[in-house]
Amino acid sequence: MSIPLALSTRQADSVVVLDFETTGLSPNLGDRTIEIGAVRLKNGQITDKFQSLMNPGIPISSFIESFTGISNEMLADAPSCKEVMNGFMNFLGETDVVAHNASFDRRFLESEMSLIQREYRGEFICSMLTARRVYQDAPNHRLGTLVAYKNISNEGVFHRALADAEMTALLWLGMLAEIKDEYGFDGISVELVRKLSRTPKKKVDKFLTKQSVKRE
DNA sequence: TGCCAGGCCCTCTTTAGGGCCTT
Repeated sequence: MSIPLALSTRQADSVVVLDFETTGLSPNLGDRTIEIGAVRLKNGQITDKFQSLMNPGIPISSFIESFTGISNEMLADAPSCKEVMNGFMNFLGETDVVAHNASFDRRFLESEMSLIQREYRGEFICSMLTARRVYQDAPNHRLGTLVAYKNISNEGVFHRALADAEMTALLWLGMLAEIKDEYGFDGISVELVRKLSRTPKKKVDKFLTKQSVKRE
């Protein structure tokens, strides 16, 4: 008999929630990271944070300056991507990562890792794919919309890495709590959420009900 | 020369196209 997904060891409420600000959308086109923000969750509590600007060695566009509020002047005095990313990898270890539209942050993490000859061995989990299933009635699934939709506390700062990571962490914990309450899980594993985030929307209820029963 | 992300997901689908998300 297989181990129920909900009970496997890596728990979804003990992860690092990550957000990057970058020079653009694609590391394959030369874009780099300019800020990292991360929140460590342990058993559903925020226990640590990591934040730093980083100098990508290339100027950022006026669009990105306006979009993030991060200026070329601010980055001129920032430590290098290499220095910051080495520090972050020491912070992260092999802990699983949650990010909003995780494929984006994963691409940038992998790109920056390759530049410093380091490797990340954990899993990426996407809060956006999860929200599309848990909050199917939301107007859309942008981070800012979901924060307003669920009345998540915030300081009105968006598109800065730590602020976005903190809001994503609260959104994440809120989704886990709603799943637990509605389906009677004691805990929710990373594996269960990863399967949920690939489940067709119309089958979400059936999937969670089945996993909940399996747990008994 | 001109263009250039990429993965997911829905539908007027699967021999495809386009919107959503991230900066």
